[in-house]
Amino acid sequence: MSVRVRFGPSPTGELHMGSVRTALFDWLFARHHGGEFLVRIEDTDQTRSVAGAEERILEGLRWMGLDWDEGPDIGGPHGPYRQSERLPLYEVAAERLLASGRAYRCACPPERVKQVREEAQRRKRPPGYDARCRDLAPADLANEIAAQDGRSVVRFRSPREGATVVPDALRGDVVFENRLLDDHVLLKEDGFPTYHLASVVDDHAMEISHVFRGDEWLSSAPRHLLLYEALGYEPPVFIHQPVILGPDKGKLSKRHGATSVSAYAEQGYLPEALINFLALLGWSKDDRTTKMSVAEIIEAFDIDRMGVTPVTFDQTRLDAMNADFLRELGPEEFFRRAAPFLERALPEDVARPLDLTPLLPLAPLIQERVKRLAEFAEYVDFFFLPGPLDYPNAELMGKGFRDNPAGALTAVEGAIAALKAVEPWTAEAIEAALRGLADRLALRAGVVFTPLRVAVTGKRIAPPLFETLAVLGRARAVERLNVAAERLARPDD
RNA sequence: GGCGCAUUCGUCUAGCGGCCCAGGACACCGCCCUCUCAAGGCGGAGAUCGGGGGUUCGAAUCCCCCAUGCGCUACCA
Repeated sequence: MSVRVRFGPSPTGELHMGSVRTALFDWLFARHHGGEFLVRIEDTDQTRSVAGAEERILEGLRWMGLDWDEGPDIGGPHGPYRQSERLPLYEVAAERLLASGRAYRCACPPERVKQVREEAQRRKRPPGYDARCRDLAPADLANEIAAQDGRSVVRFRSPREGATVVPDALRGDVVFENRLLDDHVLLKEDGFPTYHLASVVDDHAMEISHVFRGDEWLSSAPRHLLLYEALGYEPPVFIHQPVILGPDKGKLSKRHGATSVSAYAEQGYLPEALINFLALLGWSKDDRTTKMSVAEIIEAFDIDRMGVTPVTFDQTRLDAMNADFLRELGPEEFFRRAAPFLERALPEDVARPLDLTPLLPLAPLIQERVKRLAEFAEYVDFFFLPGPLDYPNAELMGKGFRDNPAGALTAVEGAIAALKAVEPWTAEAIEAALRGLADRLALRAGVVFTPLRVAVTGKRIAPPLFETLAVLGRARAVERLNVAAERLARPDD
């Protein structure tokens, strides 16, 4: 059997972490087996569809590198790939079920259904539709529908006895008592199908072999199996994935920070890191591998190594992985990816476009220090900022010269003199000169370097000092040190 | 309330009857290195496998019960 899997997002907003994890597993499975991965937009709820959401979701998938073989934008042999454009298919299926007696029309207005449900709940009875229209005589039903101005829905005639077995690839057979199933809606009043009807009809029509979905669907899986049976279709293999939880074990939500793929992209996470991280949320290669390339994951991926336990989204682990992948990039590649973040982070008055080439020697040093590309700007902004740097004077003294501006001044002035004589202007020569200065002052290198670092970069935490100075250039370095000297010489603050 | 799923270090997991007084990774702690911050090296702490019964010569692994968490119980997906 050829492998065909589908990702079926509803266009209601951003591409969420939980959804993209499902899409990733779909994609990995398809790629591993040389099958097809398709995207189908499940826009059957007119009230929830959001303009532009489809494009944002596709954009998220593209950014992740999850390419699809068939979809709403590129078409394919089983199109269209938007459920709202496939309405006739669902109608035909509903008519067939109506004709075979496996479904019936229902004239009960939503308000009545709601009342019935609430009443049942109050009496601690199983909630759900009471099947009032299920066995109405045709003439009576026609009257009821007429009384509702012709409005009606189509409901599935659920069996009242027996049990339905849902074969889940992860948990084995899960058995559901049929009498607990109510007669759910197949076709809504507006003519749109519910998820249940639409997904069964489409998965069959699109020849889907495996369905990966969140395990919130497990409870309704018997409805789907029953529909396949009623329609005479062969059901696909179902894989109900465990949910992704927030750190507090609750549903992952905005409360826990970013939840959309785009938000992670904007912070400077690498798609390959996110893929590695997400793949390990509910799947493992073996007992020790945690770092894998996308190709390696595809190679190793399969259902038999998927887990069933709900997983917690651990941001710290993602950060560690992202830092890992960031370090592996070549310096030019790192710069290329980081550049857009710099453009965004630097103030307006910095001239664009930015020229990063002078910073290249610093690349490896910064690479090993950032977890996200967005942090890049904090390390190199000193190079671009025009005019005097903005920092509190106390920073210039650091711990070594605490409350001792005179001491810090000695270091800064000594550095100015030493740097003016450095030749050639290289990190090595600068290091020799500054270490010599520390020796002459009989102070630890760290004590002497802190004022210099702050003077030159404006902050206490920065890339290594000598390389920083080398990149900045002698003139700008001395200029900034002079500014610092003036500040330290001033008696006030 | 009913039904369903789940339950191994803080987190992700390995484990599918003896190799486990439970292994790895992230996080954490300490030391080393060190111009700040990182990175790196070395070391450490951390789960009596949710609890209780069984089955077995032997159980984290099989069975039962309980507890807890989550999901479903929509003309939402």
